[in-house]
Amino acid sequence: MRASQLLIPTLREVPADAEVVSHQLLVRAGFIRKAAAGVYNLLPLAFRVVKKIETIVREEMDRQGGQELVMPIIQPAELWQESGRWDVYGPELFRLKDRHGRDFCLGPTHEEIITDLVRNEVKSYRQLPLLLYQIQNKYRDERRPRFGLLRGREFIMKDLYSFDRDHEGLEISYQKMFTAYTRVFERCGLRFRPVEADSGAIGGRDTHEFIVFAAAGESTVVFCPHCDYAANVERASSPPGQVVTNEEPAPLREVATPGRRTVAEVTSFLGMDAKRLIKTLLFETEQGFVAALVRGDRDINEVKLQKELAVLRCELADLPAVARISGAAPGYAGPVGLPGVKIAADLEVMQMVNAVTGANKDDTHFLNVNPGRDFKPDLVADLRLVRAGDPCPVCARPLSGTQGIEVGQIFKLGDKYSKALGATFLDENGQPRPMIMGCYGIGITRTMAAAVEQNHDENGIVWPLAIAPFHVVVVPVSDRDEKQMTMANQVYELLAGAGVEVVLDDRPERPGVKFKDADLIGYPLRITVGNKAVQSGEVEVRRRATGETTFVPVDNIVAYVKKIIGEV
RNA sequence: CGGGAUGUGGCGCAGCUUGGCCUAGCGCGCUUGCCUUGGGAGCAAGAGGACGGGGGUUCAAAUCCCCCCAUCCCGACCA
Repeated sequence: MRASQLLIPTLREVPADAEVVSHQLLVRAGFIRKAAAGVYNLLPLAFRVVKKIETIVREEMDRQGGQELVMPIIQPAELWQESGRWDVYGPELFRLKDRHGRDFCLGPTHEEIITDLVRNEVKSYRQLPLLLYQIQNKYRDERRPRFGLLRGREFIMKDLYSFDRDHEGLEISYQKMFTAYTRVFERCGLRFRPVEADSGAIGGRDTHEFIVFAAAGESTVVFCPHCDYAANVERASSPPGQVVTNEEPAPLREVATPGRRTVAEVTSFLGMDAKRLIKTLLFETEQGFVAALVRGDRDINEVKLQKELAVLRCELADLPAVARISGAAPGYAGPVGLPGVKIAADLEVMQMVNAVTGANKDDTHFLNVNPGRDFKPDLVADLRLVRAGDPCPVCARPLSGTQGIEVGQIFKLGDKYSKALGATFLDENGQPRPMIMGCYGIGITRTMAAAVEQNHDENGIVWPLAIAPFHVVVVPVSDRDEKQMTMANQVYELLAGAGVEVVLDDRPERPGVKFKDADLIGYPLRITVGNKAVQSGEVEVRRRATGETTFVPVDNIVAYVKKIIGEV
């Protein structure tokens, strides 16, 4: 390919509306252009990267026995109503009507469609297990699309669904996908880690996320440097620490805390540690208000709380509601004598002795509050958000924390959808049984962005070899120098003829421009043909990642390049 | 959804406070020519926008007012 004929619109300046590095660089380097918020054109370079990632994904899915198909993007509402998600999915579902007024949606995921397909076509245990997948656009009307390709409203995703006879079969399918995903991201050249995760809206039980490490990531994970444990903080369990006090419970009493509302204000006013305070947070659920209690220095994990309460909705109550329920200004709510609300306490809270809480009275707190004596929780559970430094739930050593980008997730769905949609098969005894399902997604475009997020420097993108749009760019220093152009052409033809993905930068630009663009675009190898090369017969090969340069005779260039890109 | 900000040629911006020297300016990019060629050169001549959209105020609006749209950021309450 000749650069003079390629659509690679590089920009010298950072686009004003791009915040994160991957977004900025992908726009600047001519890979993507925005069509609307969260909706992008993938230009030729980006499409090449996408195809490479897709190829890796296809190979690994197929290796595990996956069969590729294509399902509709436009999906009828009836299936979603049948699964119950038409109402549950919420505003993220792009909804539309046809000319007859019938409801449809743009598929954010395909459990309904595939379950419908399989229930109609698969009837016998002999046809199971089945692994079906597709790679196509997905649509989610995100409340806030941002970060370029990292959180778009239209994006490319691979989704695979497994159908098994039983949970043992599902376990095998799940492990296959775990292996496949690990191989996919390894082959993409990314630094990542599978972590235990929460199953969120899709439902189901066991699930892992594949997290690419990157500072801009929206996911916070903790992992143990000593054992294999790794989890999304939303999921990570947090065993209570050991009781450190042998204090005797003292009598409950009130203390005036005028104007002190926050944990910091109250504890500093009383001259004590936040660990002695019980923080009371009111949540509103479809089953009424709930007071959630954690130690003053902890945070509530709303995902855990929602799960433990077994509610669909769980939001922090607004301030007027807090005032109404506690009968005091916000900041003075406490579990003691709090009428009419359910109380959910974190495990750690139950170990506290002579704690401080709000007294449900303006400017007043209680001292010497003792859980069990002064109030009785309706629910005691692990409710707190894990932090780096907390003990590993497996080996008890301190956990490390990091940010990352979720590029894949695998779920065990069980019979959630097969039951809702009646996807059953006949077993050996002729008995109908629900298929046991799993679903497994990889964000293709997000993986591309994550790769940039993880692999760049101040000059531009540094593509991992496996997913680079091209392997090599050949840069003649002067397009007016006939000898250089001849030699550059020769090198280009040699490489192209040998199947190397190579671009000849034949644009009539000054060398600086071509070098800058080469760095920005992130070609793994740059071959420079200047006067030195013409005279010595050796061209300069420079590695984008390291800046390391080698002089290679033209006769050897194909072998040399092929060795680097690993195709020999 | 709430809050904030922005919207001026392909990109980045200035002009708006104190309407009229703006039938709009600068840098980059683009076109043509000359010149230059190892890290985004230089000179010259050009093309390209009626200022997000609509409505108002005014003798006069990119500048003031109203509505709408779009984009970006922050937040969604840790009491």
